[in-house]
Amino acid sequence: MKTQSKGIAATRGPAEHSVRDQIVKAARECFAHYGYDKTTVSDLAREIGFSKAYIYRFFESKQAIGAAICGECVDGLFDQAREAVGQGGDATDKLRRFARTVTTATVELLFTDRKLYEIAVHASSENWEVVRAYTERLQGLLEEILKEGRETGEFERKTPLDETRRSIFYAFKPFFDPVFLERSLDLLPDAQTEVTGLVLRSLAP
Amino acid sequence: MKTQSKGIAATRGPAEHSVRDQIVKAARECFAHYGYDKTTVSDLAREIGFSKAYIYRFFESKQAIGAAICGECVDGLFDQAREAVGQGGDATDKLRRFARTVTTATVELLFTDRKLYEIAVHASSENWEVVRAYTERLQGLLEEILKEGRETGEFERKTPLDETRRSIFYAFKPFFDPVFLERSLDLLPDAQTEVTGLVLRSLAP
DNA sequence: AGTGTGACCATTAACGTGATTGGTCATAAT
DNA sequence: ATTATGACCAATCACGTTAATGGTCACACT
Repeated sequence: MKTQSKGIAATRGPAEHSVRDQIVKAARECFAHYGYDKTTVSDLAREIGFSKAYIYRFFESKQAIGAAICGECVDGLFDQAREAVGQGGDATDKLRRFARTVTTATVELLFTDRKLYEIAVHASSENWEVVRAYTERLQGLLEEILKEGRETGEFERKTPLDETRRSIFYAFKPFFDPVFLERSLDLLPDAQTEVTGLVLRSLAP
Repeated sequence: MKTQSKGIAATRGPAEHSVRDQIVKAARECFAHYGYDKTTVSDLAREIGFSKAYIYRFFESKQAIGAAICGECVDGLFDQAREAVGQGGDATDKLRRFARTVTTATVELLFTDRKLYEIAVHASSENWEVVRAYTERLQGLLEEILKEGRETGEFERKTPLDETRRSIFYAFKPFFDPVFLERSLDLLPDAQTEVTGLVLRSLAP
């Protein structure tokens, strides 16, 4: 099952339009090949055979196009996380899978699609909406795991759920956030495992 | 009590020498005023009235001078941390003080001496020896707190001490590491407090 | 209405070049 | 031996200039 993160991105003009799809497709290819910065809007226009001005009928800005592509990436990451969690057993297992999958999927993106990863870094360091939405969805998934663990008695119930969710997410930041992750690579996978252990200990009833 | 972090930094020539002190003093002032990058070695030479070549009798490189200054900064941070911990009551209190002090002291450096903070960022992102030593000393302090907590029965004793120390340090990274901290500013101080809470929960016996 | 563009503008990036920079060394005075 | 330097080099930086870029708009065609 694929996530369709309704892009509240800065688009304009008709939402369903073959030209919009062409733009996105061209952007996906060009960004992945040449990188976000080195790809110009004129490049995209040439690629799809329309004028640059026409592209701006569909996207408010180049960043909006970047956000669309970045959205696809984080959708992929989120889907992997959700799937891994779905295959987990108890809440403890799910939490382990959650943490491990988000990190490994992000690292894999870094190594297989460096150029796309750069967009994610861009987006994260400039706080693009698409990243905010991604982290919110991740936290939603985390909260589900926590709720389940609380119901089954695996996790403690005293700490407010919100606080637990946030603090765990903060603790995982060095392994989830693309900007931080690049700097944490040399610590992987041990550091991630050990922090997961710490988090699970903190959840003990 | 001040820390004298024996600089294994890339110095050369006599360790005790008035000229070395003059260089460091000039560097401290110039770096703080104009920044590390904009300060040239010739500037320092002019400042102390000697030739540039002479400076290289005492320091292997400009970076070594930067490391010396950076070392002073992190010594200051460490001293604050140690002092705060010393004033703490039980291990729980000490851990809270430890986390809070390191962060607030680093943030204060960021705001009061932006230019010096830049050196710290430089040093951290390029993994200078001086930063490695700093984090090791911080972890040493943390380990002492953990040991005390384990002895008094405040903290659990099952998890290997090394792992506990490391995982806690990882969790605090976004609030300790100057590179990360800049990106975590908008989360302060709540995130820090909540992560500390998580860490303490993980330490519950 | 919807589709499509060339001409245009302010801002930014790329470029070449000449000056600086970090760093060394042979040498000199003490 | 210690103190001290000017001359020197390769690599990098600052710089003005030029070209390209993101973005808009009036307009044309269907």
